[in-house]
Amino acid sequence: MSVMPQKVGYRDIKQEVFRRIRNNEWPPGTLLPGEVELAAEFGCARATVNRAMQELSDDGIIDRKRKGGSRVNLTPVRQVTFEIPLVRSEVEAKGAVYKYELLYNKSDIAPLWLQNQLSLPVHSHVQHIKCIHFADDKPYQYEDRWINQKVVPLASEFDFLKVSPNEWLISEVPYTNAEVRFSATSAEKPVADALGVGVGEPVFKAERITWLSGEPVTFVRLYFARGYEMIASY
Amino acid sequence: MSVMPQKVGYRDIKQEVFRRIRNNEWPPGTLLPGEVELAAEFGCARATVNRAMQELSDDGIIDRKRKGGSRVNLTPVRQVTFEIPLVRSEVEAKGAVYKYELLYNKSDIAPLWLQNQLSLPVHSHVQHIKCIHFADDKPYQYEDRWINQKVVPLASEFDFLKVSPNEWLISEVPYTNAEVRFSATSAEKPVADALGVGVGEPVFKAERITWLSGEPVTFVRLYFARGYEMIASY
DNA sequence: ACAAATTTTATGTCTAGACATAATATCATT
DNA sequence: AATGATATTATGTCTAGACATAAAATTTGT
Repeated sequence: MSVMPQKVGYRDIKQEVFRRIRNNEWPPGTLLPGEVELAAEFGCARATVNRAMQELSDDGIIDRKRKGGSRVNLTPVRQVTFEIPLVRSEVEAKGAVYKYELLYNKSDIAPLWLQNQLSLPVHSHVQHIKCIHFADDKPYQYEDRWINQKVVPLASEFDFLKVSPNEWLISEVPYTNAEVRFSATSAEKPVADALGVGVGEPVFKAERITWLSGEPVTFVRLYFARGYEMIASY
Repeated sequence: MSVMPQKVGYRDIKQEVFRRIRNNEWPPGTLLPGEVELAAEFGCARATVNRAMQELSDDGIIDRKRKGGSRVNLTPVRQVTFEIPLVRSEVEAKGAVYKYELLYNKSDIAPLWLQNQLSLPVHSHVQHIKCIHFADDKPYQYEDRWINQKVVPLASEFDFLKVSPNEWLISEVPYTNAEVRFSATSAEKPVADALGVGVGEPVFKAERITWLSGEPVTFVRLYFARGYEMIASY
């Protein structure tokens, strides 16, 4: 038997159970002892064990079923989480000075491809904005965005000279849902010019569609400068 | 006052609090009522409110501090989570037939750059493996991997002709930590040949370093075929 | 042997109350 | 005014016990 700390918290239990799993004392597929049993072993209440196991389940380490008990996941679900910061914060976090420049700002009727992307009705009004974000006066990100005026009518009036649509939208329509697609693409002329790279050079691209309770809010294409890396740990 | 369900669960509270935040009843920065107060309003125990608020905090919606109370996050921390599937699963999920081919497999001394990447001692032995993953006989992903033989000595003996290092490592060394870096790069000759694209074409690249309780396990560079997109929702 | 009804069981969730802890606010001292 | 000690407070965590619920295991009916 192992020596237990004076007071066993859910973190201790979580850690110890995880340790046994990692050390193959409880290999993948193993049916773990029930909560009551573990509570007895660790000398604590079942609720404490419950919290530990719940978190292990959230982390994708174990799989729990009512009555079925908890078992070690056969294929641990590894997942990365990326934070999606404001461009400004991202730039400033690197210790660089952030600057923003508006390139284009016009109200328009949604082109066909955008209609499809956002499931918009025909003749929908959208605000089309192009701008560029700098880090220490070097181009950092080129942004090509469409905003659905039906959901955000103020977009047509707002002056995007000082504040980027990125930041304005977050203050205007927070707590949205979104889908992001990351890919590598070769720089077309406008993108290449804006980012100061050669036409055809590889560029890291992100496309994002944003909804507010089912209604499409905005579609944006982001092109990152040469050497950009998206980093995450898990 | 609103009509409450007969039994108020933590989900109800979480949902209701979130609703008020989204509807700007509690705009960003607002100091929320304390747990005791909310418990009184919802007619439940403080622990129930606690669980709801804890989850809102985990979700990055609110910010909690002891004694300071809970307040609505000024800039909601949006985060995407990507699942990291096995290449095989990824390919098969697209309804394609998976195939794997080993290109190179040699034991070697870690080159300097790898020493640095993995913080390895000099003259470390590593297994260097190159292989390619197909979807419906079309190149899908080119893999260039180094495995630390100190942590995974069996790597030098294992026959990677049938089973990819990807799958073998997961069964051999599960529950690792990792850092991933995604970027766009232009295809060098070997990559271009393997993926069947032109030299210099943009390629989506992922680099991953994996540790097992502090010890570096493997470094891998993954190059994806033209048109690859990494998709996530949040 | 098969299907339907019943029991059993492990997890899911809630409660009321308690003590812990970090951070702020307040008060006393130099 | 700056410093240090002390009280206050909101969240963090735990407990013991309870009832809920999904799903497996068993019994019953045909």
